[in-house]
Amino acid sequence: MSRKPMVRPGGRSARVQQSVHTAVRELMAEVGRDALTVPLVAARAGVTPSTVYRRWGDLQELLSDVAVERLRPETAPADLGALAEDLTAWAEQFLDEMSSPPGRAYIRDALLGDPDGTNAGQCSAYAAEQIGVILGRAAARGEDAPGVETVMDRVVAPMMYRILFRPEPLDAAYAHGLVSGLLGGTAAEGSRAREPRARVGHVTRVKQR
Amino acid sequence: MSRKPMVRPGGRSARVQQSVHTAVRELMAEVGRDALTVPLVAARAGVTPSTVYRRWGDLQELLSDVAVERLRPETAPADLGALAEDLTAWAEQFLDEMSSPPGRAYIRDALLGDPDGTNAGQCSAYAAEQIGVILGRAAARGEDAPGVETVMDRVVAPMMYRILFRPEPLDAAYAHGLVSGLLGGTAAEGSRAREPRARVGHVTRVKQR
DNA sequence: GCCTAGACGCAACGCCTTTGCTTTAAGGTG
DNA sequence: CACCTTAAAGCAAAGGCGTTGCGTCTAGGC
Repeated sequence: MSRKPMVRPGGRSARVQQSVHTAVRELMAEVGRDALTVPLVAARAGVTPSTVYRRWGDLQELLSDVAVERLRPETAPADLGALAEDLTAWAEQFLDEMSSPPGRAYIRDALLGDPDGTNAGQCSAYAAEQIGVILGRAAARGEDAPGVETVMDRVVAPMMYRILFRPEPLDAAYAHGLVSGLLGGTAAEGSRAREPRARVGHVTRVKQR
Repeated sequence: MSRKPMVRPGGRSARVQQSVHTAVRELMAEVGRDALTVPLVAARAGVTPSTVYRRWGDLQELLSDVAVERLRPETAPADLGALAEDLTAWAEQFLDEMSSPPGRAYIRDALLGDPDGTNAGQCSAYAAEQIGVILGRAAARGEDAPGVETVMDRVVAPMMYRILFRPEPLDAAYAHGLVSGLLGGTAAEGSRAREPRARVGHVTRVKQR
């Protein structure tokens, strides 16, 4: 018995995967994401629908794959010479891309068709990797830097949470506030400036049911 | 021309909505979530499938509605006499419920069938409301308390982000660490303990609050 | 160069989804 | 209280998506 014919990444399978992925991207631009169907994608890709169903199982899983591909960062984060500037610039760009309508759609798709959480984990790994580069540079400069997980909790998580759960638009100032809240000792403004403390004596109603 | 017959929340429509919702819950327990179909739910609810399609448009949107209903907190957060204890207890319970397999499924469903983000916003509003109660109590006691948005960023968002994007399980210590990282000056442990600093030798003392 | 087995093409079936029309009843009006 | 308007549900049919069994092909190992 052979030991590793588990998967066949090369040859025909690879061609099919690529042609299906490009078909999805093309059709998303042409007819819109809502009009996508598996038979439509399969026809454009030159394969039969059953092939798509067997490989991906579902339109959502296919879209999730494509979304993760689109969410992969293409370039290393800019090196501006200091941790605060690097992190701020990265966070602002990240927020700008992710909070845009297409960005939100990709995030949703990536989370949607992902039973085992592999694709979502990949997205998180992308962000962690970029942050790791920035923190590594800072450490090489001798700067005092937090850990990757801390940056994920303090910068990435709040942005993603608001993108997913809040309808309100987000601006670069929010990203800036998160970074300075984490790094800056005294310059902790941003979101906090909007609502510094709880109002004493304000009535907080909760429906008791 | 009458001015407010825009929607009819009472009467037959209300009965249909309730019977469909209960049908979803019953069938989810009986046949499992994957085996749910609109015709199946409709038959159990005693309505025709077209009714479900017209009202909800999609099985996912229906499941999203049901999920939001299940994610609504039933009781006010416990009053333990101090902000730190109240917030910690709430965060631990929140994380416990949300990170469980059914909790994750509900969150996914709520996000899934939600084109305009209304249901997701409702989930966020539930958490904000609970936190508002806790902070209101703290303010009434004269305690120094952060704002609701700050707690959302520092406690809720990291937990939800990890639930959605990370496969690893989460324990109560993580929730505790987030709260003490926000409130406690010196007792900032939890997740940070796992990865306190960046790779290169240096001191990472993250500024608290 | 042969052999094994994973992957794709083909085709048919079942059920979900959609849609136009009809019927019911909720809620306002006189 | 009877009437009227109209939103919402019932009904039924057509179209298309999703699924599956079987045959064929090719990638990779021996």
